[in-house]
This record gives sequence, C-alpha cells and structure tokens, in this order.
Amino acid sequence: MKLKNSFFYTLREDVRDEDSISGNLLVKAGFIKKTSAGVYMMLPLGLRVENKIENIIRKHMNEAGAQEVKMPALIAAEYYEDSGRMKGFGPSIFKLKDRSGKDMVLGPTHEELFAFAAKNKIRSYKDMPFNLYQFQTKYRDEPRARFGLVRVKEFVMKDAYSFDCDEKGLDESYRKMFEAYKKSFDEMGINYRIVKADTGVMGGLLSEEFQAIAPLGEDTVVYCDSCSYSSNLEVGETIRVKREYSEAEKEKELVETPHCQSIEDVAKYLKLDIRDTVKALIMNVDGQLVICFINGERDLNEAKVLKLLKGNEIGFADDELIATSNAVPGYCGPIDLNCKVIIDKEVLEMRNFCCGANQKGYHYINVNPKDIKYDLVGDIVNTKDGDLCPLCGQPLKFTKGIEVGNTFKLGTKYSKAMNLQYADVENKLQDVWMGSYGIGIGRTMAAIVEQSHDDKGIIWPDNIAPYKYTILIMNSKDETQIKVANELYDKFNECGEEVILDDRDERPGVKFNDAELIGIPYRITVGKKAGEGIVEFKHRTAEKAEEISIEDLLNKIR
RNA sequence: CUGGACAUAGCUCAGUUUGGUAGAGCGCUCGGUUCGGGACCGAGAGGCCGAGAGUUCAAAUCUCUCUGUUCAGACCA
Repeated sequence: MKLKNSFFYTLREDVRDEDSISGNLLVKAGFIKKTSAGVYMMLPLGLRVENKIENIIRKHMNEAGAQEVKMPALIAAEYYEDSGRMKGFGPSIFKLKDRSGKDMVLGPTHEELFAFAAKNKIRSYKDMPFNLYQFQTKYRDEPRARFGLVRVKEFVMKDAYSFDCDEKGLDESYRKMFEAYKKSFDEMGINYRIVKADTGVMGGLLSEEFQAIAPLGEDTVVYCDSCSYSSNLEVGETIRVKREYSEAEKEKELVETPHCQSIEDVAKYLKLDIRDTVKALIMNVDGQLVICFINGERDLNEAKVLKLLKGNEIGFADDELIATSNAVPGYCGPIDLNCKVIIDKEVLEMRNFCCGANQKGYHYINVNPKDIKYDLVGDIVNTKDGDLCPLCGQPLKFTKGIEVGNTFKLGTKYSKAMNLQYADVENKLQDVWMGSYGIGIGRTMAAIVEQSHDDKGIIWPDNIAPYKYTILIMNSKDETQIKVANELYDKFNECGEEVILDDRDERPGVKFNDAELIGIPYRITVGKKAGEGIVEFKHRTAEKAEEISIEDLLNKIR
C-alpha cells in the first residue's frame, strides 16, 4: 500500500470518547471508528488485522476437522422461542418485525440454527461426529457497551458447534476444539489463562473461558501458582483460612448503634474488626425475598446464590418486597427473620460476632451460630485475596482478564429443545450431544493491543500486523530516495511480502511517529545513504536502527 | 434500567460563574522556505455552539424537556 493515494489517516490527540488504551490507540491509528455506542466501522488497516486473526483461527479449525459455513444474522424469532432463549436473553436480543409483521431477531449466538442445520443431515449414529463453524456478525443489545472493541453491540464471532452421539464423543470433540483454541491463541502471542466458568445463558455441563490477561479486563481470574487450578471469580469455590478464636462463646447482647447504615459504620462505631461482623444483603430472587448473610468484609456472589436456589434472576429487593417481612434495612440480622434466609458457610464458623437486630438503631454483639435461624447454608461469596486454593490449599492469586474465547459442553439441552435426534445401533432414538465454541475476533484484537503497546502506539505481533514492513522515504523531494524506495517496494511485493510505502509529502518525524503508532513490525528507512545502496532496518521494539545494504535486506525476505 | 459527568470548527479544548460581534492549538487549502523525530513564514477556508421550547431588547451562556456520548453497577465473545 502506498500511503499517498490510500485511505489512511492518524490522529494526533487522544480521542475523547475512547477511554481504554486499545480503543483509543485503534481509533487514533485509524483502524476503527465508532459510529454509535458499541458499534464500530472497521477501516482498511483494522480489517486486515481482523482477517489475520480470522485466518489463524480458520487454519486451526480446519486442522481440527471443522467445516466452515455461514449462517444468516437475520433469523425468525421462532427458533429462539423454541429453545426458550428468547426469555433467557431477555432485552439483550435485538428484535424486529418484517413488513408482514413476522417477528425476527438479529442472532446473538447460533446454537439454534446450527441444531436446525444438523437436523438436515443427522438420521443415524453413522452421521456423526461433525463440527461446523463460521465467522459471523453477532448482535447483542448490551446494557453497557464500553472499552472500545471489548464490549460492543455488534461483533464478529467465530462460533463452532460439534455434534456427537454420546458424551464420550462430545468429550473428544471438545478436546479437539480446546486444543485448536490453545494453538490459535498461542500463535497470536496472547498471554492468557484458561479458567472454569459459569455456564450462564448457554446452559450445559461445562464451560471454560480463555482469558487474555489485561488490567482493564472485566473478569477476575483466580489462579494458583502451586498447582494447575484456575477459575473465574464468579464460580470458584471459596476456601477461607480458618480463624482461631481465643475467647469462649459469650451470650448475645443488644447494643445501640445510631445512624449506622453500613456494616463499616457499625464496625467503626463499636470499634470492632470488620471480620467479626455479619452483614445482610436483601435480595429479590425471581420475585421472592431472600436475605443473605455473609462476613462483613466479603462480597456476595449473586451467581452462587442463584445456583444454590436454582433461580433465574437476582437483584436487590425494592422497598415493597422488603415490607413483606420484618427486615429493617441497615439493621438486618439472621436472628428472627420471617423470610427466606441464606447464610454463607463461613458464618457458621464465626464466634462472638456482630449483626443487625432487626430494630432500627440496634445491633447484637457476641452472637454465635447457635443464636441464628436460617433456611440454607452455602458458599455464596466471592473469593478474595488471602483465600486458599481448593485443590492444594496454597494462597490464591488474582488477575484481570478479557474473555476472548469460551468453550461449552452443552450436552443435550439444545437437541432436546430442537428435537434433534438420531437412531442408534439398536434403532432407538437418542438425543444428539452438542458442544459450542466461541472466539470474539474484535475482542481478541483489543486484547492484543492491550497487551502489546508502548507510549508510541501499537506493537503488533508479526503475524497479526496489517503489514509486516513499512518503507519510509525521508525526503519526499529526493529523486534517489524516491527511486530506491519504490524499487524496494516493488521487490517486496514480488516476494509476496506485505509492505507499506510511506511516500507522503510529510516530514520524517511525522512518518516515524505514524509508523510507530500503527505498529508495523519492521521499518525500513530510505535516507541519505540511499544512493550508496544503504538503508536502515529496525524492528518496532528495537532500541536503534541498523544500517543494511539493499542487497542484504532483499536476501532477508527471499 | 439506576446514579454522576459531558455535548462549541475535522480533532483536542477555552468561552457559560457575571447574558451583548464565535475563539485557540492541531489538522485542512494556497504561496514560499525547509526535509533524519509531529518544522517555519505569509494568506485563507471551515461553526444552526447536540435538538426543541421558554425567560429577555438580547442566549453558546439562564430555566425546562428531549437526544447523544461517557463513567460506576447487573450480562457476555
């Protein structure tokens, strides 16, 4: 690409509406441009990167025996009605009607259509296994788009779906995809961890996530250095360090705690260690009032509560719902409540703790497990710093991750819903076992930039970069430099190398800065010594450029 | 959806407190001088001040409504 007559631009200043490093860099470097919240256009350089990422994944998918297809994005709503996911996705699904009033959706993910496609093929056990995949645009009406390409409403996903006769077959198909994912992310040079995750709206038996390590990540990855354990914070089992109590159990005592709404206030007012308090979270689970009690220093994990109650939706309870009980917000304790009460298992191991008295302005101190009443006990808090590995008991570590890929063992959930069956050896009808496997392409692009940049701009890995080389003409009026640079450019193209020629009538500084901003791996500077057949060669991350003869340079790429 | 912030030139922002002729830097156009790290001189183009209503002799500025963007929460590739 010769820059002079190409669609190419960069911005000199940070853009106001892109806060993340990757979003800002990609916009400044002219790879993408936002059209509205969570919707981006992919400009020439950005599209090339997208294609690079796709092709790496495509290669490993094909090697794993998957076949590429392309499904529509515009889908009759009935497919999602049948699977029950119209409700599952709720407001996140884009709904529309065609001119005859037929309900349509823009597909948020394609399990249903792939199951439908599979129905055309599957008659007997001899028709499996197989695996289909696509690169296709998904639409999700995210409640909050943010962080550039990390969380958007329209995005390209590589999604794959495997079809097997039984669980054993699914395990094998899953393993193949899992390996293909590892190879893909390894080849892209991404620093990632694989974690156990919640199956969420997909449902099914198992979910594992590929988390690219990055500070802006929206997920917290919990891992252990001493063993292989790693998990998403939302599902990891919490193992607390056992606390030693020197004092014997005392009798509970009512104390006045005026104007103490939060547990922090109470602890401060009574001069207690916050770990010796129990706080209440008044929740609405599928319309039912549920009060959760956890140690004062911990955070409630809503997903764990849902799992424990086998519920679907959880949120804070409103005043109306709270009024159906004797709970007093701010002074709520597990002693004599007339509603559903769940306590975290840690509470049963605490001694002489403080909790609400269910009277405005009062708490109890020296409360012990024998004093409290509850319906359910479970692990309902987030793991936090200081907790131990569930496998080996060593202290856990924490890091933030961007979920770039996800693999699901779906089991028979969708085949049952879509009536996808086959005849087995004994001619009995059986449900098909499915797996689904996703990679967010734009999100992967963002993750790479988050992990690979400096204060000058993006640093693309060689195999992701939109172009591998960029040739800079220092003096755009110098005939020799122009000639040498153009000849080099032609030679590179003849050798099939992807190369940019910066032939713009700009000063050297502009060209250097742009080359660094857009992150091209190798820079070739054609300057004063061009007439002697010498140019400069520099990797994006190298300290200094080296002089090299044109002959040697061409030998490098031949 | 809840709460906060913001909306003025292509970009980044002043100007709003205390109403009175629309501003800067960068970018862009033309001419000239330059040409190894975002050059310099001169001349220019470019704006329905997010939209609508109101107050006022007069509104970018005050009031109300709406829209958009963004940050903090629940979802996910």
